[in-house]
Amino acid sequence: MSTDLKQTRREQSHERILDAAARAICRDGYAGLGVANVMKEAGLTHGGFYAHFGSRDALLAAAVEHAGEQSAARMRERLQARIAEGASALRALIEEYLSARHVEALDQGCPVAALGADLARGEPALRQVAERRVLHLAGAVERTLPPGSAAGTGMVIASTLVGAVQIARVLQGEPRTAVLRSCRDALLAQYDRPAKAG
Amino acid sequence: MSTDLKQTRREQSHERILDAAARAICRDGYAGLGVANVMKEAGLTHGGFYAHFGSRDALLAAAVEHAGEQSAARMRERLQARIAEGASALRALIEEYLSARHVEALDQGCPVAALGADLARGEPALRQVAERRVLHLAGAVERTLPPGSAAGTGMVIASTLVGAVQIARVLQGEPRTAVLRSCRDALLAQYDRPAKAG
DNA sequence: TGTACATCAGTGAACGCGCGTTCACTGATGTAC
DNA sequence: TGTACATCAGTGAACGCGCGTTCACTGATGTAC
Repeated sequence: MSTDLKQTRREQSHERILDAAARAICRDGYAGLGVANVMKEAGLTHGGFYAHFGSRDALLAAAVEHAGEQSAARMRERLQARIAEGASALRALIEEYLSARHVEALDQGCPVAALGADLARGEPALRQVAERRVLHLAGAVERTLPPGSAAGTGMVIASTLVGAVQIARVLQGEPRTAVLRSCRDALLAQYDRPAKAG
Repeated sequence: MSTDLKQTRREQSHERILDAAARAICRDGYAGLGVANVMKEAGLTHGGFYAHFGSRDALLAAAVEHAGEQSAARMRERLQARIAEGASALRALIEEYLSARHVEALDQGCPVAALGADLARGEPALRQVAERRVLHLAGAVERTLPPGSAAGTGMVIASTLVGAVQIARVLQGEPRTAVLRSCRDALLAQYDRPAKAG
């Protein structure tokens, strides 16, 4: 039952295309995603693309979705590792999202941070997917908060995380690490108090 | 002396092109800026473009710079108005940056929020301009902080502002205003304490 | 003030490249007997 | 197990459009006398 392990050749190709597109879109943005390049990265030739997706726009939407799911899955794994080492869920999330690894591995990171302002552009179908990813991110943050946190706190932290990663990516060297450190410290001090009195 | 008020026809055209490009780049992102469109918006035909800029890339860099300066100037004016009404500089900045007006007027807003992740992409010359705009934004925030604020606080607040505006632009209706409200309240509560004890 | 000429700014047609999309064809996979 | 055939997935050449860029030309601005 569950998900079929035995994929047809077609299904394998489809997944390779999606994987390549998700990486490309996070690395280069909407504009940097080319059908021919993605197909090449998936080990195929461009002609076969339209047997898998109706158009480049359809691929864009699917790629954002896929990138979001993959990034979320990777993040979950890493959080579990940190939590197993004793960190709170919130601390684990903040430290991992603002890690040098996340900032550097553009193509494997969170698509909300990687696409940023572009998420508010494009076809309605694309914007709808983008909206889902933003809500998903905020929801994931929300779930790490202690009960009784103010409504909207998930969004506030998500905003800081997304903005910080983008700004860090613009900067380099010490300024980059400084931004990440400052944001991490500020968020932890503010939201990760180990049982707030008051 | 000062800046010449009497501009040649050429200088007037140059400025119209820059204005149009700054609006276009904030509205549509790097990818959405087309030479022909910008020239048309400036009331010219596309052929004349290369008498003003060496290439589309050169225009991109100049447009980011110009958008940043214009946005900063507009922001300064509005802050002064709010401050005259009794708000602290920091409160004025936070409320203005997270205002519905700023979120809606994409093409007249802060290019750091409007371009987001794209600021970390492109030619070195373009990235250099982008870096300057990010540092400028953080510096502007920093200057509104009370003396003695922790180092890096300007960057933390800037990150939250940028991320919040981007996320708000992805959302619509109530969720959009909710994000803005939550971020505004959180930042004010944390950083605008009217003379912090302790 | 007026005329002749040089320079400057902008026009619009044309070029070339990249890229999304289409399509006739090929080679591989799987099914029938 | 082996052969014949149908279907499926992918190939690669070709098309067309958009867009950055070039360039010969035109009309406007400004200067000399």
